[in-house]
Amino acid sequence: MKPLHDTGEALDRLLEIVVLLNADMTESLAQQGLSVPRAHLAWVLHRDGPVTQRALADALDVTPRNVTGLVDGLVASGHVTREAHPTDRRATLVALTPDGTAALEAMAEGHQELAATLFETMSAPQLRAFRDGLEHVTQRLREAAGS
Amino acid sequence: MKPLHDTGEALDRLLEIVVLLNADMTESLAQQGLSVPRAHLAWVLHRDGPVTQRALADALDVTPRNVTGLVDGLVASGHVTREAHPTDRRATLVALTPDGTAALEAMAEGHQELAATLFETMSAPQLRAFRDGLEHVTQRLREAAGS
DNA sequence: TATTGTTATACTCTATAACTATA
DNA sequence: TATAGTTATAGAGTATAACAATA
Repeated sequence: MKPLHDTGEALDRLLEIVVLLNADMTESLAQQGLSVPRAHLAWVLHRDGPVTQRALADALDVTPRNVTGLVDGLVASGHVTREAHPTDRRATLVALTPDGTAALEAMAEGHQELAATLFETMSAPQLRAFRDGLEHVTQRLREAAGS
Repeated sequence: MKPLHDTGEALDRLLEIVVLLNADMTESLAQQGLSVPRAHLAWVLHRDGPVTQRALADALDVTPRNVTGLVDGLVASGHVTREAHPTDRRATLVALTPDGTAALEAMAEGHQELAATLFETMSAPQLRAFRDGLEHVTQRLREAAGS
């Protein structure tokens, strides 16, 4: 049985990382003219290719109305376009523009740089242990969310 | 030199934890009738005792206007009160109500339970290694933020 | 009838700027 | 003159509900 103190301290450190990581991401995305929710949407497009707004609403777990707003913003900033669905005239397909794709690639590069910044100076065994810890925590959080 | 793959995977896991932790906190705070920003403000009051809105704006790193809105909400929900400042008639002191204090104590308890849920099943050495990793990452993030 | 996306409305969090009361 | 907090205004992100067009 480990002291409660130790688990509390670990959680506090983890929460501080949440704050710092959020700030880092927000600032880095701003350089691509993206907010976190818009970047999330764009990232789904990058992963899945052009999809309907309905599919985006499901993927992002937000309402269709919310997707309308996010896509409006991304159209205005030139990151995506709305296109006619080839077979379903109710639906619209949202697709990345070349600028949007470029922003996503810059995001991916920044992601890789951040990973290097955070973990490059860890020894291989330390990184392995840390990654195991992360997996452990993820499991517990998933279980807690399910219940 | 470790493979880039490994650092990228560690970052991805960390980001997933950020998302899960955010969802968990948001839901748990909602049970106390609190949002994340309002809980943050209330937590400062719990730590520092009654303070002016100006001090809250500095502590939360938001504008005074924003504090007005957050305090309005917390007054409406019964978590805090506005009181006259004893010497400076421009200023108002924001203080936790008994209900607010109770909510904060429930928060602290939930925090401790979460820490137990996440780390109780880790071996002591594993927890130590993980905590070292968290500290390492925090350092790197702080340096990145400073630059 | 069911589904897609919109308009209408509203709430929270955030910001800047102008203003009031007080120091 | 400077400071504390407000009103005025704006924009992003979120939600529900009602509705139009289409399946």
